[in-house]
Amino acid sequence: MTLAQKAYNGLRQDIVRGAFDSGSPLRLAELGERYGMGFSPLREALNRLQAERLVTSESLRGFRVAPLSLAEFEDALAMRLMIETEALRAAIRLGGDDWAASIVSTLYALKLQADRQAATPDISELEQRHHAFHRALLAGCGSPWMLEFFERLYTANERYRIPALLASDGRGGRDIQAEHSALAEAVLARDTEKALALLVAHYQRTAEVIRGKMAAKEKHGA
Amino acid sequence: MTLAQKAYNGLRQDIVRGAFDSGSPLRLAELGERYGMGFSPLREALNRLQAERLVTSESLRGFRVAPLSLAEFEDALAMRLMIETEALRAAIRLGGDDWAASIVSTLYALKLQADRQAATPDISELEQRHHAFHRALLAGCGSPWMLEFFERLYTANERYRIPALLASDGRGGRDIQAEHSALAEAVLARDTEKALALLVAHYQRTAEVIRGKMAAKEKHGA
DNA sequence: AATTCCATAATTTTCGAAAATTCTGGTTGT
DNA sequence: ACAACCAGAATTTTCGAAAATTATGGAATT
Repeated sequence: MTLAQKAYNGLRQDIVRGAFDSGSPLRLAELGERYGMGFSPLREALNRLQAERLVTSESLRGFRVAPLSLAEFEDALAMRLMIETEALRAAIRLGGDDWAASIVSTLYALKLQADRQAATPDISELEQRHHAFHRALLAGCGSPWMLEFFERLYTANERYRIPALLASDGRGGRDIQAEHSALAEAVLARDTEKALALLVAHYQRTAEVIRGKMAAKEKHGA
Repeated sequence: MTLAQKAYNGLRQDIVRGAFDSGSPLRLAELGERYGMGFSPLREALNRLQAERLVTSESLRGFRVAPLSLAEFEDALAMRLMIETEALRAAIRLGGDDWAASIVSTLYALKLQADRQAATPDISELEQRHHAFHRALLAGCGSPWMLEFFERLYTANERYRIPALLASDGRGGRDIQAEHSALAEAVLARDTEKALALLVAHYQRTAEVIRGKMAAKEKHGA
């Protein structure tokens, strides 16, 4: 793996996890120190992240972490529901055995990690498997562009969800694994309407938690 | 403007206009010659274009022009219809006077350029104004993510449309300006259903031309 | 006190060369 | 004939320094 790829992965993860403050400048000297490399690979990574809307840049003034806002969260959520309901509908219609099997396997892997979370709170591994499960649900839709947009919106959402997750002590009375299982079951049974309803409910519930966190933070910050 | 920005603009335009063969390697030495700059700004531009799916890259094997295919064209078209009908519906519902005024002005500017096309066939200026008009139609939708996806899909489509446009001598019995005018009129009258129907028809007609060109080329290439 | 100006510092951007890796064509060995 | 191997060439990737630009803080001016 090249240094530019390491820089991309590291920066991406650190931005999504909230390691940098939203809107803060990303100075090359600091990043070079942090990731142990020169400017070239860092600038390449930053340019990619800029195209993905995770960082902003202004000519000759360098790069900044893209700002977070409640408005953007709501926008990304609405687009997610639009894209993902359409993708899930198509996947249920078109998906073959490989698609169905990968839903089963990613759900199982997610459950394994979720069960061991209490002991070893490895947020990174849990998050990867969560992403993989949701990707698997939609992968059968047959549209590369739809999946591309799913990835973008999933990442955009992660920036709001992960900090809320880390800040919350418990899981707020939710059995998220049960939600995932029910969703997978409906999808595998090709019950389109039920699956869509469960997907929307799943996201709306998470959104409610995040809205609460953001309202609390805005009051605190102001 | 920095060299990296010039490189980005130049590469983007050259790729969209078909100046490079689809799938062909983009060697840094050649690009440095072509655009008159060193490797650094070129690599930054290429990384951005990679994130936008206009170029592909493989570790230590450099960059290539992203391949074209009929399947990708159809996928991008379907997504465009989905995103743009939703965006236009929202814009008609939410758009204010500024939005409406910019539709009028971009349509007028497009018409001026279209009228002088016969004399000075400046495809670049015409294309810019065409893009600006379609952007103006949707700009009132209030969703940055929807507009972001519009831009991506517009560009993806351009790679198929521009070569077809350049290859065709006439405009194939279509009065494209009339289509634009009718579309703008319906939008400004806030006649949602009529506007959506005209938008879809506009794209489907263009798609038909492009499908013809691609079928001809595939037969020729095979 | 407020503003403009300037020198200095900090930072981004770009280059040119070095390092690392892949590609190519010919040679050797079977 | 054919595959494996190797040296040399071509190419990508990275670094370190130079060039260009912006930011900072204090002195001079109104």
